[in-house]
Amino acid sequence: MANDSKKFQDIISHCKEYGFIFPSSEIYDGLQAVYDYGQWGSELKKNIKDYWWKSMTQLQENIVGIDAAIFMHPTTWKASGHVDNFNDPMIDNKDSKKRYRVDHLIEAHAEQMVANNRQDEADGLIAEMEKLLAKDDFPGLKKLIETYNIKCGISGTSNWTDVRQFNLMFSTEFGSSSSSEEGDNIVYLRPETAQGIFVNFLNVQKTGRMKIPFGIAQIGKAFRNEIVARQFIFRMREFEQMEMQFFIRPGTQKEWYEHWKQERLKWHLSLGTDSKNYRFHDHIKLAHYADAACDIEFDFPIGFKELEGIHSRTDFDLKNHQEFSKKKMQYFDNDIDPATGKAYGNYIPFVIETSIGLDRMFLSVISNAYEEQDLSTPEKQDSRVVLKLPPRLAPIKMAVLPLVKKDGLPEIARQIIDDCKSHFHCFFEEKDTIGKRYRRMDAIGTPFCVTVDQQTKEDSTVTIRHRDSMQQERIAIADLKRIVLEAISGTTTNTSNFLITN
RNA sequence: GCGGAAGUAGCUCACCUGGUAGAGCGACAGCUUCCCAAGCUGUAGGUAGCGGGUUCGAGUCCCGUCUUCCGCUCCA
Repeated sequence: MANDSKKFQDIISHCKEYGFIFPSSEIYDGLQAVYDYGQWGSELKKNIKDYWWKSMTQLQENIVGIDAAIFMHPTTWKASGHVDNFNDPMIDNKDSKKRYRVDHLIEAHAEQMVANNRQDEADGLIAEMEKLLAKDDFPGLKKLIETYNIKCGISGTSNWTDVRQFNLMFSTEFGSSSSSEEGDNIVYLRPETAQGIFVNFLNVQKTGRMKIPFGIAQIGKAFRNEIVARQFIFRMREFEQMEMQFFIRPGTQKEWYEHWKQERLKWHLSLGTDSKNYRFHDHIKLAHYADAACDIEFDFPIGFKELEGIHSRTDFDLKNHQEFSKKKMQYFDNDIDPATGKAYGNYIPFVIETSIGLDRMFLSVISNAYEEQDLSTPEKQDSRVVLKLPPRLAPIKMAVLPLVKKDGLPEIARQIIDDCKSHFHCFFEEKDTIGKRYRRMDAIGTPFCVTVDQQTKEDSTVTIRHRDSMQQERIAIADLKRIVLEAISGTTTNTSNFLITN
């Protein structure tokens, strides 16, 4: 499937044509890397969310959910490291078109000088650079690059653009009146939801009487200014994360990291997707907060890409919040340590994070479900586009179709819907030939089409058509609800009811 | 950010070397139809991305701008 760009384009078109995903503000030519979910897309997205939420909270004895605000105190992002790490000044070489982080460029030059026995000069350069970086003096940095005649490794020229700051965090003004102190009332739109969990760690632990190990789950929007963002909903400026931070005893991070790696993979597989579409990718170069990290990658039409991250975040976040807030972020553990015979006592918990992009999950689900089928026979050319969505995720579970729109058939169909609609999403359609209606339902992934015909009036049976096989069977109306409910609750696929006991 | 290509009805596209916009599918209304799209009739829908220029006249030529796609780059 790798790099099947035609298929990717087809999926994007299909998403738009059938009301799953529209470019944002399309009537104004759109807004780059921002998308809206339409009538069926929002249903599918919500079903994914519900499935995750249920798996991570209801089915886990020691995980609870929260819903933290998008706005957070600005110091949050200093403590988390995002202010420093998301603000790298960059510079482009106009000839090679190569972009460099300014600090990397200068450091590389300094290393070169050291190699040429000019240690003192190199030290001076670095010192000067750090002074300028601390002041955010971009013209000064450019001048420094020119003064030292630093050249691009590829073009060999020093034809540089201005130094520019790439703000990966969105900021906005807080409060209705502008402050006299510049920057005083700037708040960021959170670039990850995790910090909302960390700052509430003690609130939840105390009010929920949570004992370590325990987890806090959250679904919410996050915002990042991407430099290049042209990959449909794979990389968006406004996106939604489903994260869970699992708080554990220091020293146990390795086993819990392994545990959540396996648990999360199981969750993906529980939706019936072939395991060959998934693989783990271990991070060699670790982020500033992690002592182990991997991604679950999915084989998207654009190739294997990151779908979910599992990170062992150590005590980095809680420790920093403790330092910046001057509030204790510790847990008192009464359990007896078998090694010492004494209670574990006070400590800052370590954290294992599972973080999945909801929009990426949506893309993985829909690209896995999308299928163009050639149904031609020697007599007749025929084809269909079908979304083989897991029934539990499908926007509509059951369409009820009167074979003809007369003789009381529509009325019977309405009755069936009235009986079922409080249990799952139903859809009524009497227009066009039955075949067209089936195909329209295939295109949005409806797993069941129920057809009311003349026989229904005689014996209260209907035909039920299975989306994937297109096979039909005749069943009693009285059995309908149960059959559909069984299919969408997926008794055979629910493998994630794993209770954590230790 | 750079290079290339493209923007005409909801979708796919046509209009050749400038002369006041067209098809198929789709949608809607009706008819027909007892089970898998391309039966019948009718209706709606486009100031040709936007702005400017050349011209008697521009979708068609020129410039600008925006957007999208492909490649590179970047990021993770």
